[in-house]
Amino acid sequence: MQTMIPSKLPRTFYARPVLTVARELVGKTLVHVTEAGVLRAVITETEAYDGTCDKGCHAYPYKCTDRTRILFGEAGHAYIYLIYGMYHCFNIVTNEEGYPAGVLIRAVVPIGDGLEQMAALRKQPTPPTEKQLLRLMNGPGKLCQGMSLTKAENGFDLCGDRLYVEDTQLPEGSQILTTPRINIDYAEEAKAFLWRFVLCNKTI
DNA sequence: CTGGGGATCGAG
DNA sequence: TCGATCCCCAGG
Repeated sequence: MQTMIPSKLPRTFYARPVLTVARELVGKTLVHVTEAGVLRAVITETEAYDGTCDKGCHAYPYKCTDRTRILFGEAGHAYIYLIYGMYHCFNIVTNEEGYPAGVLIRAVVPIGDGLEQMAALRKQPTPPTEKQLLRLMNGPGKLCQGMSLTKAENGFDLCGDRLYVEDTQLPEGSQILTTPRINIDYAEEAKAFLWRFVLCNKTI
């Protein structure tokens, strides 16, 4: 059997409805090529945000500001913003231009040669144990620390060579759990939307 | 549980 | 211009 090399997700993947993209991103592999090495991690948790109908979204209702402008742009670009003065959140723009929506990547599990660097970025001991690996980037702020994502990467094209997602397969026997989103108490009726997707299997 | 920390954006 | 609010995390 031939060795499969995962391909980079094309723009057509991102240029679809945000719920479809959010669900299908679970199990794919986020890659950040940095000066110090290639950082790689499997996406285990996502949330959809839709500025046309969702009070949880920065761009609701079609609200275009300096910050949210990127959400109105071409699909497949990174939307990264600072939160609580100290952490960043990483999103991927979806849908067609002019339609403000994106997927928040909430959690990943690190893999590959960049493990030590990702642990160091998180100021965790190296090498990490199996259990520490699962906790290393299990939140949006921690994910940005470990994957070295800051406002410097805001607007990056995920169809470029620096930051992209590989089309990897879900692990055998895994399922995707659908739940309400986290920490959006202000979002009124949108709080109940089942727009969070979590990878579930025996080990995660 | 709480404090830290700074950008953001709408109100005034 | 000001200040309430924010898709969070580490430490106690």
